Amino acid sequence: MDKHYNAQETEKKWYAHWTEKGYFHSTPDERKAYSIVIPPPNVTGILHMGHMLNNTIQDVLTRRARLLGLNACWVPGTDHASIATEAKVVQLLREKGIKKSDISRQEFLKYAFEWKDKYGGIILDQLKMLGASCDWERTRFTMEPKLSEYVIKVFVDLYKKGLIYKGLRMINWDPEAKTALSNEEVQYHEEDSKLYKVRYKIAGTTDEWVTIATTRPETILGDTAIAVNPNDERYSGLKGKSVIVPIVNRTVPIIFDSYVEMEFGTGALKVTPAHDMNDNEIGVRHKLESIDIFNDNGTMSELAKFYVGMDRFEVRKQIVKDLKAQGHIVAIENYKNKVGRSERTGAVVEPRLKEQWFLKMEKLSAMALAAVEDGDVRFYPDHMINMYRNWLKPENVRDWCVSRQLWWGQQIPAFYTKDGKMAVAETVEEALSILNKDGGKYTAEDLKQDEDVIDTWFSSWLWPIAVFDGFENKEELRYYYPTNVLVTGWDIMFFWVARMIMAGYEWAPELLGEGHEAKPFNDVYFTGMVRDKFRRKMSKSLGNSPDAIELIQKYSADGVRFGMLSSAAAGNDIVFDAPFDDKSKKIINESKMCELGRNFTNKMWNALKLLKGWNITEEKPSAVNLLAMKWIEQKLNEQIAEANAGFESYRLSEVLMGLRSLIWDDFCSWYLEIIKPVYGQPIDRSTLDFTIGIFEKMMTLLHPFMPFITEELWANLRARATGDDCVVSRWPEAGNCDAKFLQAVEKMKVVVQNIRDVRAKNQLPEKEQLKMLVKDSESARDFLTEAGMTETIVKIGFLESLDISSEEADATSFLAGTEQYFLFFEKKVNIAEEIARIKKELEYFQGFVVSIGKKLENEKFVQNAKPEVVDAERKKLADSHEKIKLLQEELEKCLKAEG
RNA sequence: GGGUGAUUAGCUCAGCUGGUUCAGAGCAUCUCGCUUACACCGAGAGGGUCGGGGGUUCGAAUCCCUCAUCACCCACCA
Repeated sequence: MDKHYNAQETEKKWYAHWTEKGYFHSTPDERKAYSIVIPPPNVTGILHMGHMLNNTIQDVLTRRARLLGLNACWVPGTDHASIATEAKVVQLLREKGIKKSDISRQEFLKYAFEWKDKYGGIILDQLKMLGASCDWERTRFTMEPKLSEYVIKVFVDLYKKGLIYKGLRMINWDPEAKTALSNEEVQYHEEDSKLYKVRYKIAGTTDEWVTIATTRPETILGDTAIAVNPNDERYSGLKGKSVIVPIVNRTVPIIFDSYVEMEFGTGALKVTPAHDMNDNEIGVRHKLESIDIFNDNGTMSELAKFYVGMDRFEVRKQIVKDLKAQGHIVAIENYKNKVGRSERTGAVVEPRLKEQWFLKMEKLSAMALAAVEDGDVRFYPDHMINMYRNWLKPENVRDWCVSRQLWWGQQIPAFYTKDGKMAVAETVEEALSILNKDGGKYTAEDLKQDEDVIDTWFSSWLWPIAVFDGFENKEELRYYYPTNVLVTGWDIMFFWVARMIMAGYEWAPELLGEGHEAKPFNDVYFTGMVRDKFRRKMSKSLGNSPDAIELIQKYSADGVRFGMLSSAAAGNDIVFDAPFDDKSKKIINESKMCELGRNFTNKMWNALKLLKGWNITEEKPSAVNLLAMKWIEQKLNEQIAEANAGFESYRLSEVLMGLRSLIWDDFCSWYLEIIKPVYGQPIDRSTLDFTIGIFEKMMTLLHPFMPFITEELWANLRARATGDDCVVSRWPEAGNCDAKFLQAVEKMKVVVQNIRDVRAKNQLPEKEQLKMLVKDSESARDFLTEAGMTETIVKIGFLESLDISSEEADATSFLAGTEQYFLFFEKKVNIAEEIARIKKELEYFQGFVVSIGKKLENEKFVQNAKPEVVDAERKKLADSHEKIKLLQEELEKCLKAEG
């Protein structure tokens, strides 16, 4: 066997094996289902740290479910991500010299699908490298024909229910992608800008002015009023007057609205109803005209009359010059304000009035809120409910703008006639039958379908139903739905989590009938964000995620999984520790997190190597081995119970660290050292077999976290029949453990550690055999009569002998519990140092005795505390007195020796 | 303005229902060791009055209040 574990080859080998065996494929059967649907990554995506964390967690849960004997089904897939993908395809076409505007919708979609077929699967292949045990036969895509069909079906259904409507509303416009965005797709960040104070002449005067403050002087062209607060005495004289808008020379009224804050700026506000959410509301209240001064691409429109065709940011510069020239600029101040940008393109979002399709959210969001409030759907960590509640409060819910002015997506199933009639229907035929209901004679040629597509999230919210083809296959849906858990980042709680809950409650009851759960999942596990060294969230837009594949190649998938999980408590952000180059994504320095995982695989590999190297004898196991076996089995049991409890509450990192400690510390450092035969000697068969059994169980326990190394070791532990693989092994049952026995072993460790410490301090070779005595006492006899105990200490402490002695010995001593031990060797140690050490220890125990004494003298403590706590304190006190006595004796001896 | 979370060893973080398996892990540091599983290692050591201040309690890192600092979310921002 190689000295180092070869992860690269091994991981490839086992993934192929698992796939070939079909272990990840699930079909409904008599077992209980355990299902998870993947949060579908964008087809444009490549694997980043967030995906790795999120999918590793899903894999851990899925693999454990499989080991528990459940019918585990993890459904993978990708999201068509309209804006992101369309932007990418447009860019690629541009590089080929093709403009989107020059080709037809069909041609564009052809290019887009070609692109998707070529690159859309990359991220899924990367998930395989990570070890994801998805049922790849079930891979879905949100824009595949079936899923698109469901989207249309649902759209029409909601329209018929009166929840979808078309309306002229203020929406967020992305001038780069030339599409509407939902509120959630706009991200606000503070940016440096300027606050311009501009004076407008009062109509009918020669030199009377009103000064307003604005950050967007270019929108002056669309002003249709000036507003002041009705309580503002400075402006009370302006009632009924008008002002003249500079540049355009339009006369607009001065209106009074309490929305205006007197303290801000000059207390006077220019009103541009077409280009500001709040101005629009004021405009509605005061019946103001709204003038759309922008084109779709962010240049000035004909209606602006001036600067037509110029870009809005150019206009901003130019208009300030012109205003200055005409004497309208009163002041320009530096100012920080929040600017909304498109999540996908980064373009500054322009609020505009546009005709769009909307979904009424009142009823849906109320259902979604109740589901979580009532504990029907549980959140981990549970405080996430606060964020959720805040979002879904009725006063915070706005209708969802579901139309997008793009081609990549499901086209809105609305059909228009030339004479202005409209029908919403799943097919042209259906549309015609609606339109011709009253004797009309429209034919397919008369109809024109709405140009817009439906928001991507409108397909993702059906995901948990759609991937099981729930709209037509009730059996699958009944078996797998609701899914057990959703694992996702909290950043898409509103985009996606809330909406899936809405969709679940809206359609699952219709599809499954009463008596079946409506919720799409029982639990939601929110992962934290993965942050870089500077605490920035790792994201596509920042481009600050290291190359995931490079990480896997460097540390192995198991190593990376370990690294991610070991520091990821539910909901907590994790800081990725390896610095890497922002541009190349190459890792500059080591990731300690992942290194720890890689080292762990190597440790286990070598443990196996040790077992493999032993010769076997048919002799009976020694007392030492019997004790060790009894102990490791109980430690294993203890850990199984803890792992089970940890999984129950999604404390995955704790489970993993517990297993690591069991394997590395208990199994390798203690157990194997105890049973290890002296060089050249064989091991007895029953101990070896037992050890292999324990190793096997540990591999099953660790398998969900580190699937590859565990499978490899599993295969090498003993000869296997086909199909006897770790991935489909059985999760072990937790047996009993004897607390008193475990404590005795802990004491044994303390004794051994003391022996080692004495050796280290006296520069004694580790294996030089020493004589040791223990002072006779009831507890010493009790401790050492445990079968095999004395022999074990002798063996791993490298002692010549260990005997109970009724007499004080003149030798180096230490305490373990209340027993005093004496080690015999030629002393080189400095007596003064020894005295200092003893004094320090004495001081500690004396202080300890005082504090416990106080506690026990306190009647309230004795009365109120649980009896076992009080007993424990008494025991502590007695032990401490005993220790003090022993230490004092030792001290005296030293002092005497010193002379 | 409303809300959430964090603050524990030099660093990154665990610590669930208050009480010796409660002051922990890993890394880093120091000392010793290339001992025939493993230097991707082993043995040992040092290091924290658990952000400050109050309170509840017999008992608080853990519960309550308050202050401070940091992060984030929502709303507002002319």
